[in-house]
Amino acid sequence: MKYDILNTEKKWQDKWEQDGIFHASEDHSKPKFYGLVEFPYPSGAGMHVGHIKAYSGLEVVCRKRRMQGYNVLFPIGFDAYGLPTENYAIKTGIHPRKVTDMNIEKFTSQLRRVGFSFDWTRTVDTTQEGYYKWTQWIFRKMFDAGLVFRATTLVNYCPTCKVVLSNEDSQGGKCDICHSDIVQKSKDVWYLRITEYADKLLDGLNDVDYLPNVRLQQENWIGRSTGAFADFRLVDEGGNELAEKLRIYTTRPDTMFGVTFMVMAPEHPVLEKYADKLTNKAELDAYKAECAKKTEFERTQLVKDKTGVCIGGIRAVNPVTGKTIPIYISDYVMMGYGTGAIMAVPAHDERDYAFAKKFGIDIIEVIKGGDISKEAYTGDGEMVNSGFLNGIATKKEAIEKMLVYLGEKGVGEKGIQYKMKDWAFNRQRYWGEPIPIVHCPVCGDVGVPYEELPLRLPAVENFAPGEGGESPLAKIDSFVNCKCPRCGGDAKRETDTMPQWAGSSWYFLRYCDPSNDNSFADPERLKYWMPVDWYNGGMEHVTRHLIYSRFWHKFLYDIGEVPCAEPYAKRTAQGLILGPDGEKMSKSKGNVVDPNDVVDEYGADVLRVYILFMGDYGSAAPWSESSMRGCKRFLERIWGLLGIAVEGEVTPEIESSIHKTVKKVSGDIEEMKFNTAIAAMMALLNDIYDHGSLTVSELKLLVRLLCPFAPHICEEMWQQLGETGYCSLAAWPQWDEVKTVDATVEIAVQINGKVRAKIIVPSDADKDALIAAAKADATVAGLIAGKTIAKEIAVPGKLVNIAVKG
RNA sequence: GCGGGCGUGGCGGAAUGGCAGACGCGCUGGUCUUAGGAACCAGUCCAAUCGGGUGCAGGUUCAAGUCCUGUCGCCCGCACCA
Repeated sequence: MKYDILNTEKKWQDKWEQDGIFHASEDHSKPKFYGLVEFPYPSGAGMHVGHIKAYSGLEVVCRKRRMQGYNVLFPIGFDAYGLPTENYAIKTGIHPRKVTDMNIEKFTSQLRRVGFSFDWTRTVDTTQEGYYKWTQWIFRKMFDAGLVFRATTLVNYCPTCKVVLSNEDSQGGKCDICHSDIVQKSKDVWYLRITEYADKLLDGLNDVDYLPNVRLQQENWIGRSTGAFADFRLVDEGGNELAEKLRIYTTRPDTMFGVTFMVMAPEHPVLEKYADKLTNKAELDAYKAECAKKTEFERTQLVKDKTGVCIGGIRAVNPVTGKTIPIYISDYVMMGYGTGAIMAVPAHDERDYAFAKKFGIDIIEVIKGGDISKEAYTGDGEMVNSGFLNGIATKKEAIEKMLVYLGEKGVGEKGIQYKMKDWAFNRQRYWGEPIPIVHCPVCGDVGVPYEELPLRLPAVENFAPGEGGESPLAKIDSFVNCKCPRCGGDAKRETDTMPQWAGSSWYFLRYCDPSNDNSFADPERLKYWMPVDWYNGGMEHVTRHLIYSRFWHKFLYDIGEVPCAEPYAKRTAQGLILGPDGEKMSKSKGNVVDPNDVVDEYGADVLRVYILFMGDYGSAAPWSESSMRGCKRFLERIWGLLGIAVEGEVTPEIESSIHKTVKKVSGDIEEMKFNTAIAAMMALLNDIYDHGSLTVSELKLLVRLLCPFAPHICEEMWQQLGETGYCSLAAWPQWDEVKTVDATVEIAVQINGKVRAKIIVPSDADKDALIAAAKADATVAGLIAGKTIAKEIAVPGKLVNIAVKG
């Protein structure tokens, strides 16, 4: 009897959905398990096999959990606001709402064909009013809490998309969406004060189980460094002290006696403040103008000679030596980190060294150990030329002493800095959540009242942003003009929308209670389901989505809206699927594999098994259609077991093989080692065919073991074997530890590390017994005869090694 | 430059410090077929007598793909972060 893939798969998918067997309920009699995968952005291109891989890992885990008796929540939804949809709408004239609905429909049908056990009753779509009402609500709460602020600053601006981008969205100086070069532009920008949560985001990592490289990337992104702030007095040409001091940040206060000059960013406000004192203002302005032309990318990315201009008319005083030193402006110092000014210690900092060499500035060694005539020395060593620090041997101690000194003199203190910057939160775009703020000429920025949410996205004819980069919403007078919620006077609405990351910052909470209209989710339900027990997604979201959503969640925790401090107890990541050519899949390379094509030809089960079998789940692996045929054979051979299964007594060999496999597969799923789990089942299958038969009860066990991977064929076989319920809900097979241990085991006997013989011994043989058995072997006896035994090592269950001399 | 990871057959990849190459693909030979790009059976690291093999060179150990040092190559993240 041949297995009819396509009809069978459709049949079971329909039955699962009709009976709602994957619908989660708040059943307090069972332990809960919340498995979360990153919901997709429904692009017009449809899904590719990479999406399937991203969901297949937790799909197996969740299916196993259900069979283990857990109450499982495994939801899916759509992160549907975003630029590609809007750009498509601009190009085609089709409204983004319609485009989004079409794409969601396409994604849904693709996902259903793979047979994922999602709870389709809890689907969320971030662009629905019932959803973005609460996105706006959380934003308003942040506004009330003072975490939202407006500032005019230099921002990353994409001239193609005509939007302001966060640092996260413009990594490498390229727009994350269209890959154009980013330019710096002065703009009025809304920020979320994520830096306020830097410590909490960092410290919270101690309480969760994230993949080590995920954790490390988050730590690096937040980038906490401890050091010191110090104030340097400023003096003018005549030696008169100025009112303002120059504040710097340093991680090396121990080297302060080696400071021979200072550098500030070209945009530093001190230059404006004391413009009248400057003797070379024209030269400074020219340099400043030159820097403004460069993008942040050029300033930071290009390896180049240090440039700069010495400030004429103002000098600084080293607070520990009392010496007067020059100040430079240079673009190697950024306004956006620390205080925008540094103390330069050329002897012990590579950048300062390069600058000093170029400008002929003194280099004073304060730490012994290097050769400062050749290069900067950044290592540890004994302090010299450093007054009260002389003779101290370690950096740590010297820093502590200096901090005490700075404190006593009132010229500095310990300080902490972060690389992470506040989150630029507005986009001049149509297809996003309107920012619920009103600008009142009298009251200033006022939040839209909670009872007026959602602030609906109005219908628009033309979605293109204005030439000046203003939002399409700015053209709709009926939207813009409004009354101030506070004073009732004429006011104007904010016309920018939120960035794409807004909706995905809290979706995992909405899944707990997706249709609630009175709150973003019922507190009791949140208490039951949260935190997410296991979250899997791509490495590319580790520094953005994962940080942002933790930030939103922590804020909600602080205002008492969610029951736990961290949203995700565990985070893992899948590797990419590369094209058959070994390159990253992309439309332009034409190497994208469409899951629909694979399902048409091989069926969903083969697709699922192959994707999990192709390699380590966390690593990238190229697609290979011929390798997939092996998985097809595997499932066909599984199906063939129906023909050889008989009622009767189990044979010990096969029984033992099955128990070992159950143990192996159960453990491998927990470690996401799906490839070796499938390999173990393949090996078991080979054993069974070699043996020639198995019992019906053994086959039922095997079918349950395979069910999370290939559920359709397993349901069909389950039914063929006379079962009336769902295999998907049957009990996860148990193994008997005793039966995983063979009565005898083959042991390798090594002489001086080389295998010379194999012996069969009882599995529980101890070391002495092993050595005795080894020596009793004829080959071994011959090889050690007449030689001195230097050492005998026996590892039960593994091997014996006899080291001989002579 | 800094941080992290990786390097194993023709290919994807397995190996708590304990018999390297599980499992799959591909390939070779065979069976059955009008046919085979189907199915099944046998074989498949090199050399085949000792042996030699996990990028390269050392080291630790009774024992190293695994640990340590150096080196080469590749991948990812951050990038003048003071």
